[in-house]
Amino acid sequence: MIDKLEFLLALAREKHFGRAADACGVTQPTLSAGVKHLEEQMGVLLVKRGSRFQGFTPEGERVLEWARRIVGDSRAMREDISALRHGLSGRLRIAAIPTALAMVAAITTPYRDRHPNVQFTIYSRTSLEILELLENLEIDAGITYIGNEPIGRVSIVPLYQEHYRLVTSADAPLGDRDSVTWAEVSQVPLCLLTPDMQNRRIINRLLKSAGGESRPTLESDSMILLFSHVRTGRWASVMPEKIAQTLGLTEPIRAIPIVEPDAVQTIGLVVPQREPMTPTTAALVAEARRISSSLAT
Amino acid sequence: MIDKLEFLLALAREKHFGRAADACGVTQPTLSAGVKHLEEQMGVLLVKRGSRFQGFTPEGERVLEWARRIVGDSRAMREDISALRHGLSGRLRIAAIPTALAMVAAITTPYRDRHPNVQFTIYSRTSLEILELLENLEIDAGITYIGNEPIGRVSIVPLYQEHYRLVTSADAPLGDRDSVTWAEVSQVPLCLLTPDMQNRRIINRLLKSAGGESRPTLESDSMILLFSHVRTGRWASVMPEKIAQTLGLTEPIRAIPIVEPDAVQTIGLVVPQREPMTPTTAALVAEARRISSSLAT
DNA sequence: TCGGCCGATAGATAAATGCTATTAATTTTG
DNA sequence: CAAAATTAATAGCATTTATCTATCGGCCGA
Repeated sequence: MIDKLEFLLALAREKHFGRAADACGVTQPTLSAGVKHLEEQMGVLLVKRGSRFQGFTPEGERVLEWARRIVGDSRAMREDISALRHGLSGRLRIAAIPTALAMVAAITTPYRDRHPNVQFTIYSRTSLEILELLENLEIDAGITYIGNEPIGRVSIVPLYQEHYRLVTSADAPLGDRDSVTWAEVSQVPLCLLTPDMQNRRIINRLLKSAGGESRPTLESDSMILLFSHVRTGRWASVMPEKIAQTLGLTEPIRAIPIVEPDAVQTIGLVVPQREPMTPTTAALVAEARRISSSLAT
Repeated sequence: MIDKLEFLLALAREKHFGRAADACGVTQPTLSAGVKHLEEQMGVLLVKRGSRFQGFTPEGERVLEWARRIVGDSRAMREDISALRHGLSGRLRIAAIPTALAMVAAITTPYRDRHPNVQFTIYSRTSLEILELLENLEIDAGITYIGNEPIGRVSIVPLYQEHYRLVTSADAPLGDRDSVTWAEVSQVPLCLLTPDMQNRRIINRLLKSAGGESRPTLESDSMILLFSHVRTGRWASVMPEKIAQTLGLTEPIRAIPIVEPDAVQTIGLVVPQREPMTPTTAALVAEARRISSSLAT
């Protein structure tokens, strides 16, 4: 029964019977039969059938929600029992927005000191992708913007505030200033994240409300790429304060506070709303709370 | 997998492999094998094995909690989907404390008007039994005292306040009064519920704190029995106001308010904490809220 | 219209589930 | 204290269920 529900989850992810079957480690006919069996049990069609996968029926969507919960709980149960016997172990899958990646080490490092048998997989994703991965039980936790876009059945721990800096060479335009305005920043050619990233959308909004426009000379979905350009001293970018600090800026590169407004975004840890949480996730939340309170001081 | 978890739940209820198997509609070896299979999956012993059932290991208790949730959700899913297609249907199992039994009709009647395809099973149970039945998924809702003894993972809707009356004949001692005190009541021979009922324990406490003692001439676990005695005019009892009203008192029987203190107990609907609830349970909660607000005016 | 992709179907096989009958270990009873 | 009864585990067998390989039929794009 639970296996069949996993089939359905895979199908929702992959939107393709063959790939979903692969993901479950079974053949396509097996997955087909599994879904059909579910449909017989429920007495309703769950999947819109054509010669292609055409999405779920309304009933299918509903079953999908229950499936997420039931499958999630059944995995949580296994982990819970395993933790009772062997202490915390297993793999913690986390996805973070690129601008928060540098902060991840601040959580994982003390976590591993406490629980050395837990392994990590960290993905760099957009904030929307993170919520989708959480929904589909593909990650255990996300680190993303909170308080802006509406989010689903999740628990949230605020981590830190994101303040913005113009990162540029001291001899470049504006490079000698102690602070700059968003209006001034909008006049400078920038390296920015691609527009599918929420960070970019936030910066766009700030530039626009300052009467400017975002015409980035260079876009990328990788903070490392942006940073490496900035370090040459020949490019400028807008980055969160924390990541600029963490990556380490050296002369003649400066990180200049941007004001009017001194925009703030809150970044937080997001985990599935489940009571009780899996032991590894609960420990992650505990770690996040520690960080949060230590940064608040 | 889910079936095996149901085996475990049955075992927790029956504390006996054979009876648990019966309850699941399988033979004892099948249930034994099922539990063993679970233990292999989890890599832990779940049940303390002797030649008798000796309870669960700590890990077993933990699995049991998860099992309650997973099995509950899987049933809720089925009902949810069925309700999408056929409207509300099925059977709603409710247990109520005896003193609240008369109130049940106030919920079931408007409920049936709205959802004629739902059938009811109503049990009369003690407040403790009700909580246990809820835990074990043997009922969908309880009507019991709230706010006194601690209760587990449940949602609560207050229904009404229980005020106490001395129910007695007009020509019996105290029968001519407009109100009596608990101290006075303690001097009268009474018909009361048996001491396993919380109502009786509450009354005992009230009598005791008024310096009296409860020496009931007659005890029963059935309100009907108490009521039929009182109606003869030869017996007295202490009953909640609501039930005395509902059952209908005729001359020369009177229901006299008991004061010092004017003790109050809150009765409420109690359902498993599950998000979303099963459709039939959600409708019951809605009905309870209507009652609650109509009585509050 | 043809080739390729996708999901359903058929048939064979492996795995699981569940039953009856029996055994082993206790506990109860006479 | 021995016989009977109770309880859960085990063995062996039958049935059902799950899964695989191979193949078919529909649909889309070239």
